[in-house]
Amino acid sequence: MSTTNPANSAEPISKTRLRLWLKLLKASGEVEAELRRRLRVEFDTTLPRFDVMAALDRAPEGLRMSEISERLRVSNGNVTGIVERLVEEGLALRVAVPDDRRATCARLTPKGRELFAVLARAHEGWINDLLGGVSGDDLAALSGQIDRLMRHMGKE
Amino acid sequence: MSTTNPANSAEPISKTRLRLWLKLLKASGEVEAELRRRLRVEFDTTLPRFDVMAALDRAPEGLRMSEISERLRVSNGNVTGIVERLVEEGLALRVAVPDDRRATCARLTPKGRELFAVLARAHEGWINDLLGGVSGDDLAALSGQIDRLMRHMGKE
DNA sequence: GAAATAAAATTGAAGCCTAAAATATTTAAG
DNA sequence: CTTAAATATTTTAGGCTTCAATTTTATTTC
Repeated sequence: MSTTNPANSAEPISKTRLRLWLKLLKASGEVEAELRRRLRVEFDTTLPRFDVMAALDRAPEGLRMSEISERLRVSNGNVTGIVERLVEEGLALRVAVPDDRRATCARLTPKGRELFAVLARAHEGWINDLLGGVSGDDLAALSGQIDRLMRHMGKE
Repeated sequence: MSTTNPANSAEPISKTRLRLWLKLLKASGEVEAELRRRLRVEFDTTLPRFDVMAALDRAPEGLRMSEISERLRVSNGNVTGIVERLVEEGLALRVAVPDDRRATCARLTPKGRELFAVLARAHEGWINDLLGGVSGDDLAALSGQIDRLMRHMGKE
């Protein structure tokens, strides 16, 4: 039965895939937009800043700029700017790397660490709200299907 | 059984929801990034331009700027710039609205319409590649779960 | 009809994002 | 040792995005 096309037997499966993709895109876009909005109005910050802080929070000794951009899958030049603004706000600082004068490490300040703890708690709560009605069974099923999708895409 | 938590019975369901969200975000981000990349290298264009062209293609008589921004759910000022660039490239043009001199309509030029036909065909093919391994059954299941998710979020 | 209000669109400021070029430093080849 | 290649990062140019302010035109109210 894996070749059936329940949505509409007259329609090519490529159209069904396209529609699924548009739906998936819309769903994740809605959640993301809501997160951005709440970060902005409740904490006057942004999702990219939050993401960088999350990465730094997991590495108490700090991360090189290129490690941040790898983990977040954004460009190097992008990270430069975001860290710059975090530093201006007193949430992060740059540390020289002893053995390699080309590199710089970014790490959270105590203030940054405190703020991130608050943000992370709020963030988890928001997600829980937004996905709130989804049961454990549905979560598992959805998760498994996304895994399969990613495997088919050759990503992990 | 809709209250079980198959991922890890010791973990609060909010963590499971958070992980699902991060996974969903990653999946849609990967697909989107790949689409952007292909639009850029194969057609020297961008996803926002594609999205605006798609909206205009469905409205042969053209759309007001604010109609575009509503349909695409982006800001008014954003649309101004994207349409501006489409006009510069000869893909769209601005038309005055007879009864309301505040408004302007944007519509595709014949060149824009031709290009969009090519882009749309390529786009559908890319999605079909990227989601290629997903069977019809899985598509339907995933689609239904996203519907439920959206309903719980109060969006449609 | 004049003044206030509302609506359509643009502009401006700020941030995010990328690819490509430039800088600085390190490592490898000879 | 000197030069060439590689690496880490920043800078630059251009586009996307939002919100808030502004401009222009319509509508409402008196």
